[in-house]
Amino acid sequence: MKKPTLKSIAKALGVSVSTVSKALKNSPEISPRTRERILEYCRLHQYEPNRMALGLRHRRTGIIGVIVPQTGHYFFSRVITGIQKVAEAAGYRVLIAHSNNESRAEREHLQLLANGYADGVLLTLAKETLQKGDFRHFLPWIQRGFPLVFFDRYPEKLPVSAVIIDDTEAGRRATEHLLRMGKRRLALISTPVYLSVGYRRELGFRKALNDNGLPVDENRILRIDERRPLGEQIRGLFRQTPPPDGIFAVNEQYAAIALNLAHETGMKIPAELAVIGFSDGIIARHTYPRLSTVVQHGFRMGQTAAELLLAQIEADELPPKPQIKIIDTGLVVRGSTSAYPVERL
Amino acid sequence: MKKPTLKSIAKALGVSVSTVSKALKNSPEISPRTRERILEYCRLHQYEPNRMALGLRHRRTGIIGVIVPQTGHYFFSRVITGIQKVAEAAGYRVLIAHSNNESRAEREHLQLLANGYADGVLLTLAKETLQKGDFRHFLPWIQRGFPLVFFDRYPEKLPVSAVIIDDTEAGRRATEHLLRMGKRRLALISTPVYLSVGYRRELGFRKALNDNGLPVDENRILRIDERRPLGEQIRGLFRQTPPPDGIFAVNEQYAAIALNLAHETGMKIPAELAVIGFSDGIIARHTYPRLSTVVQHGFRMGQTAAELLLAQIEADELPPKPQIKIIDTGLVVRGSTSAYPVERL
DNA sequence: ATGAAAGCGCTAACAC
DNA sequence: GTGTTAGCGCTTTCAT
Repeated sequence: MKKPTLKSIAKALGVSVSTVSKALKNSPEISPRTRERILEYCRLHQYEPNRMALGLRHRRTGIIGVIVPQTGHYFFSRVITGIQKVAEAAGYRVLIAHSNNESRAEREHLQLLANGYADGVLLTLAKETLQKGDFRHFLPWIQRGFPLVFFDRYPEKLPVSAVIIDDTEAGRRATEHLLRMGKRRLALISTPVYLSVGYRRELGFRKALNDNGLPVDENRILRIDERRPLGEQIRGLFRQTPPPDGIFAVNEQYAAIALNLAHETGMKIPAELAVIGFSDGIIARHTYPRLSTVVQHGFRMGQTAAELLLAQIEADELPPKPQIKIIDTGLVVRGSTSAYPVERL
Repeated sequence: MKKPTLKSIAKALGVSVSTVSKALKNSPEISPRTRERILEYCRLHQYEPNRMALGLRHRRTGIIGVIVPQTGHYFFSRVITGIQKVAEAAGYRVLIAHSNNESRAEREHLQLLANGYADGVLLTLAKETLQKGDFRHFLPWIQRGFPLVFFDRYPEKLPVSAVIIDDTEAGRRATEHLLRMGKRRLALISTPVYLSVGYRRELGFRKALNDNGLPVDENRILRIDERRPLGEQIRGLFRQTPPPDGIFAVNEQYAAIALNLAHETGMKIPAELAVIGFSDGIIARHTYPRLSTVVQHGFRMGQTAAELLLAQIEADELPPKPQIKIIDTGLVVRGSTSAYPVERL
C-alpha cells in the first residue's frame, strides 16, 4: 500500500513539499507551469490528502459521529437520516458507531469519536447505561464543552442538550384514542421500568385512565422480560376472562405480536380488540390489519439534534448551554384500532 | 475545549513529553515516583490520547470501516453485527457510513475511510453505482492493494474479494418449495433488472419452472418500480383470472404486501395462495401468518467478510488475491406457505 | 516563484 | 531515569 503523499510527490518532481501543497490549492504563488506539472502528476496517481494529517493540522475533521444501540431499528434509522440531511447540507459527513446497548462499547466509541475522529457527537443512551445509571464516562466531555447532543434516551440529571419526545403525553394520547374507540378493558404491554421512555409511556397510560375516571387494572399491565420469548408472555393477556378489548404496546413489535396472537384466538380486529403501538416503523405497515401507532418523527428528531450540535460546534462557546428540545408526536390511525382508518388524526 | 495533551501535561508537571509518554505505557525506564505523579495527573484530568495522532504515527487505526446503502435494513444490520463480532474479537472497532445508495456518497465515504480513517473497508454497492455500472472510484484502492472486501452486491468485473450468496440457486429453491406445496400458477415479484441480485433470483425462478417442465407466464412476472406506490403495482397480480396460487417475492417487503392484499381479497393463506419472500427479516416474523422466506445468513456473511478483510489487513501482501466466498442460504417454512410449518427445512 | 521550518499530538530510537 | 530528536502527512508563515 503505497499511497502518494506530498513528500513522495515532491521528491518525484524535484520540488519542495510546500510547493506541491500550494499548487494543489491553486495558490497564485506557484507558476502555471509548475502547477500544471504537479496537478498532472496528482491526477495520474490519484493523490488524495491523508485525513488524519488534515484533522491533526486543522483540529477539525468535518465529521459528525453518531452512536446508536444498533442499526436495524426503524426509528433510529430515521433519526440518522435526519442527521445526515442537516449534516451534509452544512458540509459534514456522518460516521456511525454501535453501542450494542453496552456501556463499554458506548464509552469506547465516544472516546474514539471525541478524541479526534469527529467534531461533535450525537448519541442515544445504551440500555445498559440507563439500567446502571452510571453516566460518568460523559462527564469529561461535558466539562470540556465537547459538542455533544443526546436524542431520545438521555441522562436526565446531567447538564446536557437533548432532543426528545414527550413520552408521557404520547402514551396518554394513545390510550385516549383506545378509550375514544369505546374500549374499556385496556391492557398495557411495556418494558422493564429502568427504560425510562417505556416507563413514561406507562405513566401516560395511567393518566389517561385516571383522567377518565377509570381504574387501572394492574393485572393488565405486562412488563416484558426481553430475555424470555415474547409471545408466551403476551399470550397471558389473552387468557384472562374477560380478555382485554384494547391494547397499548409501547413499541411496534409488541403490538404486532399481540395482534397476531389475537388472530390466532380468532378475535375480530378492531371490533373485539383494538391494538395501538408506538413508533411508526416498518412492522406497523406490514401487519394485517396495519397497526395504528404513535408517530415519533424520527427524521425531525435527527434534524433538530444535528442543528443543535452544529450550533455547538460552530459557536464554540464554553460550556454550551444545555437545551432540551421536545419534538411533537402524532397518531396514525390504521385498521388495528378503527374500521374507518384515517392516516393522520 | 482544552483537552490535555502530552505536551500540556509535561509542562504542568515540569517533565518532558517523552517521560509522560513512557510513564503512561508503564515503561520500566520511569521511576515509580514520577510515574505515579504523572498517572495521578492523567487520571485527574482524564487524559486520553488523540486518535488522529496515534493513527498518523502508527499508520494503523484499529478501525474497520463499513459502507452500506442505509441502516434500517434488517439484512444489512445482521451483516454489520457479524462484522462487529469478528472485528471486536480481533481488537478492531467498526465505523459505519451510509451511501444512501448514491455513488457520490459511496465514493466520498470510501475516500474518507481509506485515507487514514480505517485500516480496511467492507462495503456493498450503492444501487446507483450498480445501475450506472461505473466502478472507477474503486480502482485506485484495488491497485494499491488497500484492504477492501465487498459483500452481497459487488462489481463482478473487478478483481476484488467478495462474500455473496448464490441468488440464482436460492431463487430456484424458493420456487421449488412453492411447486412442492402443489402450487402451479406461480407469480414473481422482482426488482428492476439492474439490481443483479434481484435479477439472479428471477433466473432461479425461471430455472425451477423449466426444470419441472412448466412454462413461465410473463404476465405473472412483476418488476417493481420503487418510485411508485408498491401496493398498486402488486394488486395487479390479483386482478388476473385465474389469480396466482403461489407468489415468490424477491424481498420480504414485497411478500408482506402481497400477503396483506390477499387478505383483503379474502383469499385463504396458504390454501388458496402461498407466499414466500427473501431475506428473513423483521417483517417476515410479524405478518399473519408469518412469512416463509429464504434465509440469507447475514450474520455469517458479515463474519466471513470481516475475516477476509482482517486477513488482508494483517497479511499485507500486495495485491491481495481476490476471493469470492459463497454463503449458504436456507429456507424457513412458516404459515404463509404451509399449514404445517417447520421452522427450518 | 520556491523553499525552509515550525507545529498539530504522539512514539521510539537514541542520547546523556 | 529523563530528555532530545526525528518523523508520521499536512498547512502556513516567513525567508530567499
